[in-house]
Amino acid sequence: MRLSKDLAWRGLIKDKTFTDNSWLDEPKTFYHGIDASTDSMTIGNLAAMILARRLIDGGWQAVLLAGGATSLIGDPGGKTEERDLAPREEIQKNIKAIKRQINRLFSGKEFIPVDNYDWFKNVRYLDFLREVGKSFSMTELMQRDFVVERMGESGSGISYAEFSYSLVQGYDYWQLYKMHKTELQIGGSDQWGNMLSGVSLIRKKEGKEVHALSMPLVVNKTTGAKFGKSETGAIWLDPAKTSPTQFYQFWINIDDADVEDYLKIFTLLPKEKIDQIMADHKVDSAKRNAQKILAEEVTKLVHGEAQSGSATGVTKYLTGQVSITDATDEDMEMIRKEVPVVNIGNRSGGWDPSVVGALVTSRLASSNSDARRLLESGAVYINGQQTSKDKFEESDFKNGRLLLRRGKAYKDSALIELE
RNA sequence: GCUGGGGUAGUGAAGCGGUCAAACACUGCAGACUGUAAAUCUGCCGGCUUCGGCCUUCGUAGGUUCGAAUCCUACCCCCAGCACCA
Repeated sequence: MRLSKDLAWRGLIKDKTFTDNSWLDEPKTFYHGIDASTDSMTIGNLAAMILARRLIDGGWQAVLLAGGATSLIGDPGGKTEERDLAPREEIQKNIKAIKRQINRLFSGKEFIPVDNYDWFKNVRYLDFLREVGKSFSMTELMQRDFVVERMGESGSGISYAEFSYSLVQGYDYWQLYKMHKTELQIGGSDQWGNMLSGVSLIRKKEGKEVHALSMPLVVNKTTGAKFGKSETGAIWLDPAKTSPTQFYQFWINIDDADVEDYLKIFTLLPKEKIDQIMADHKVDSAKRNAQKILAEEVTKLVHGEAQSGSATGVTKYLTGQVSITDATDEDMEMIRKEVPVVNIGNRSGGWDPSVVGALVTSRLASSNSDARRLLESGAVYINGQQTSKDKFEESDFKNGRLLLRRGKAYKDSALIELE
């Protein structure tokens, strides 16, 4: 299928400045900017990254921008409050980490990494105002949604710095156009206004028509919540923050209403394959086959073949399909890497039988109180068996180990061991 | 700079001297039912607890009071309007 048709079918095209989608079928250079205010991307960033990957696969040249300069200001898009400014050193660190993640996500693919701090650090304020500021109409800026929302009686206010964000991003596009001949910028629909800033700036400065493409924000169909938005439940791409197994489990838990959309957005599977998966899924959705394929594909994409394999492998133990008693040393190695491991003492005696303690140290519970509440509500499982007892017994351990779980979903499991 | 309004738990938002760890809504977590789904219903949602209670929170720092999220003082921050405006 042609790239333009494929993207449209996947629902990845929301707004665009070109009239005919077939413009996409002739490969050029595009750019996508990533925020660097944290040290890892989350699945919220993933949709756009995979779109970038699709363009690359379609022959496009990619320029990926880690926003060293823009993160110093803070993107007001989608935020209702002024952001706290992160210190510069921290942002430098974040950029390094994010670059590593991009590399992993695009392993084997060519792309040009850039950091807008590289050009902004030398930009002088007066020059910027003359070169860029002159090209922006205040009237137009004032009408931007994020500005309107923040001003007025019910608004929380907006600083000049955040207000200028749009110009900064526009300037990025212009620089990249000059340096790398980028003719397309992609991003989430919340970036639409900022992307247009660049398009019109380049039109004014260079007399060239470049383009922007926004993809719809991924939302949960039933709750309407923005995908990957919650702070506590953030799913990170960094395996140190969210292990591949937890990552895999997240995708396994996707509801039926969303699974088709996510297959389209987050996997590289072709249309025929996805149609087939969904047809099968409708016959017997209780098997959760679509979810399984989704989980496997996305985990593979983000963490690689090997990690995905161990995530599915570990899942077998977590679900009890294979008892941990029978786990080989090799598998135990794998399990230890993928789920939190808590050592509570040694077998011969002197071990701590507190279930509450184990829940807390494994971080399945956020505090002792939380752990007690979970126990009371029957949310705790030992080796797959629901329990309310607050002390482990000798017999709970098989070969000195047991699986502790919070809730029904297997992603919140931990391995409890005795020496 | 002036005038007015405001800063309360993850978010929105009540409370305006004691009955406030703080209504309510949303988010979140868990249970039941299911399919590791959705919907629905139920419980929880600052920390610690020998489950009797104890401790720390209502922008910050002081003060008044037997007692303060609630009153006073100073400071910081936000919003609106006015003034100023190269």
